[in-house]
Amino acid sequence: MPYVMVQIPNPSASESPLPRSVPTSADVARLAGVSRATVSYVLNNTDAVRISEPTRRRVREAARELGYVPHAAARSLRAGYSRMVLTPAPSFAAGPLYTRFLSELQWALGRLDYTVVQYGSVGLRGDEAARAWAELRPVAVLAPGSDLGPQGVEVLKRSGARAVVTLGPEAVEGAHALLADQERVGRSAVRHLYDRGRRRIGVVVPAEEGLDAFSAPRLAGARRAVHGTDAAVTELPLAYEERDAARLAARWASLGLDAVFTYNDEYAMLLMRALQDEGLAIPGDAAVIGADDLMLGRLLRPRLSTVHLELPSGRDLAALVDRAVHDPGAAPERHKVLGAAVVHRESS
Amino acid sequence: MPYVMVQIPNPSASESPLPRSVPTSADVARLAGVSRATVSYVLNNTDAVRISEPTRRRVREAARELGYVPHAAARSLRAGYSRMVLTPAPSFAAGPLYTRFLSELQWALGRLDYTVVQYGSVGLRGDEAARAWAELRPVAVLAPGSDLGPQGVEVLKRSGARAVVTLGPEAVEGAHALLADQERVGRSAVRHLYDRGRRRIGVVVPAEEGLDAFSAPRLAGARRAVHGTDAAVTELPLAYEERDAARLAARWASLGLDAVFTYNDEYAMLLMRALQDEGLAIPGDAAVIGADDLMLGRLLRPRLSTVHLELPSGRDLAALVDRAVHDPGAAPERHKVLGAAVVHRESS
DNA sequence: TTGAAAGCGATACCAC
DNA sequence: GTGGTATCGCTTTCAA
Repeated sequence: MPYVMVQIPNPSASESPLPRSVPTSADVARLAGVSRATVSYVLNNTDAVRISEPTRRRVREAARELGYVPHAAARSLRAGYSRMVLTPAPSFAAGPLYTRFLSELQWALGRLDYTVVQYGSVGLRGDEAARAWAELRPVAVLAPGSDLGPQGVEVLKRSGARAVVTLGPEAVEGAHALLADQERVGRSAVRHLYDRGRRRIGVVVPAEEGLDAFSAPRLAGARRAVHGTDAAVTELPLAYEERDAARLAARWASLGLDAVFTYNDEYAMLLMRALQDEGLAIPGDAAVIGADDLMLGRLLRPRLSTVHLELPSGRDLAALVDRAVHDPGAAPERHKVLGAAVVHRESS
Repeated sequence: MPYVMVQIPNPSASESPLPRSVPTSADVARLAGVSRATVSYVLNNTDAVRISEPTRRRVREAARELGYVPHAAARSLRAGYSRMVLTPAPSFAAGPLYTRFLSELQWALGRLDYTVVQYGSVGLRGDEAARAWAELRPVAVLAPGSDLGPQGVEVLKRSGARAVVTLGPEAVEGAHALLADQERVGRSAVRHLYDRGRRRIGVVVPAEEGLDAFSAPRLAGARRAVHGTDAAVTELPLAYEERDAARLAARWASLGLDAVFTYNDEYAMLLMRALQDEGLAIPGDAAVIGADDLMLGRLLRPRLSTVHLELPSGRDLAALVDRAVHDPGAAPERHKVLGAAVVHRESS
C-alpha cells in the first residue's frame, strides 16, 4: 500500500486534523514527473495524442496515490458546456407516480451519459428559481410548467441551456412541452360518475399546500364534465387525516351527494374508510372514484375505480432531451403525455 | 423596454435561431462602461468598497438588459468554496417517509443558505459514486451508508468535503453517522408478536431490488428476537403485486404460521388483503404487523399494528451539517435516529 | 471611486 | 511523445 493515512489524535477539536489541500492535476503532474498536459491526456484517454505506456502508468499511479478527483467546475468552465440535466427536487407532496417517473428518467438519461441533478429550490419562485438554476449552466432543464414562466425559459436559454422541457397543463413559450392535462383527469372521472347515473357529485380538494397545481384543474375539469347537464358538482375541502375525513363523512347525509371524485387514490382510501365507518354503502350510497391508479386501490374493498394516468416513459423523454440538446434550434415539441383512462372497478 | 427579442422564423430547423453567446460579467461591464471589478462589486453588494449610486444603477441595468446570470462554476472555482450539499437521489423504491425527510432537510438547509443537490447516480456503486460526487466539490455530503464505504468518505474529504454524514445501520469510519437501526425494527416487531403469544412467525422479504439494505437487517432482527426461544421465523419472499400475494396466501395454511411481520405497511396491506380474501381471520388466524406507520395502516380493517419510525428532524440534521462544516476537525458525531416504537392496533 | 491584473483547475493548441 | 501556455468566468488585492 503506497500511502497510509495516519489518524492524528486531535485534542484541540477546533483544529482540522489534516488540512492537506485538495490535490490538483498539477500535483499529479509533479508527482509523476510530467507536465499537466500529459496528465490531462492520460486521464481522459485522449486518443489524438499518443503517450508511452510507462508514462501512462506513472500518471495513473500518481493520481491514485494522491486520491486525485478532477474538478467538475474547472472542467466545464474550460469546456464551455456540461452534461448536467437539471430538474427541481419534487416538493414533499410528490406522489409515488412522479417519484417513479423521475427515477426512470434518471436512469434513461444516465444511459445517454447525462447527469441528472435535482435542485432543492425551496421557496424559490418563478424567475428567481430560473436564475438559480441558470447559475449551474445545465445543458437541459426539465421543470413543472408551474415553476417556470416564459421569462424563466428565456433566462435559462440565454445562459446556455440547450433544451428546456416543461411538464404541465399548458405549453410555455419557447420550451418543449409535455402536456399533462389534469383537467381531463377530473373530466373523465366525473363523466364516468355521470354515466353511471350519479347527479350530485362531490369533488375532494386537498387542503394540503402545494397540490393546487393539480387539484384546481382537476376540479375545473369536473365542473366542465357536468356543465349544461342536470348534475351538480360540490367542492369538498379535505385534509389528509382521519379526523377531517370522519367529519366529512358525518356531514355526508346532509350534503345530499351520491358520488365523489376524491382527487386521487390516497384521498379515496381515506374518505372511503370514513364513509364505511359511518355505515354508508359503497357504491350504493356513494360512488367513489380516485385517480393515479395506485396499487392500493386494487386492495380496497370494494375495489376502487380510478383514473389511470400514463406518464411519459423515461426513455422517450430522455430521447426528447437528447434530440433537443443536439438541435436547440428546432421548433418546440408538444407532447400529450397524460393518458387519462377510467378504470372501472367496484366502487362506482 | 430596452431590449426586445425578435423571434426569427427558422425554416432550416438544424440551425440555431439565435446563437447569441452567454453574457458574462465582461459584457455587463462593457455595456455599463465600467470594469469587471466594478460589476462584481455591485452585483455582490460588496460593502468593503463604495460604489456611487449612479454607477450601481448603470451596472444593474446592464445586467438586467443582457439577462446576465453569474456562472456558479467560475465563482466557486475562484472562491475555492461552495455551499452545495450533495445527496444521492433516492432510488425509486424510496417510500414516503424518506421523501418527506429529504424535503424537510432541504428546507432546513435552505434556511442556512445551503443548496441541496440530489445527484442522480444511476448504477454507480461505492467508490465510483463517491468519485462522481467528489467532482462537484460539495461542501457536505449526506448519503446512505450502503452507498459509501470508508474509502468513499476518504475520497470525499480529500476533495474538500468538510462534512460527510452517513445514514444507515452502522457508522462509517471518518464520517458523522445517523444510526438507523433497521435490525431493531424487525426485532421490535417480532418480539411484539412473540409477546402476543405467536410462535411460528413469517417475515416478508420484498422481492424488489434495492430494498435489501433495509429488508436484510429487518429479517436479521426478527431472527434475533426469537433466538433461543421456542419460536421460529420463516422467511417469506414476496413481490409487490396481487398475484404473488394471492399465491402466498393460498399456501398459508400449509406453512403453519400464526403471525407475520410484513417488512412495511404497504406490504402489510397487500398481504392482509390476500389473506382476508383467502378467508383467513386477522389477527385470529394470522397476526400481522407492518412498519413505517403510514397513514394507510390506520385505514385498514382491522387497523394495522406497526412499528413507528422516527427519522431525524430536518432542522436537527441541518444543524449537524452546519456544525460539521464550520468545524471539520471535530470528532465524528454518532446519533441514533430511528426510534422504533411498536404501535399496537388491531391486527396483532 | 474605479481599474488592471493575478489566479482558481482543467484542457487543447502549437512547438519542440 | 511531451511540455509550455492561453483560456474559460469570476473575485479580490493593490494601485491609481
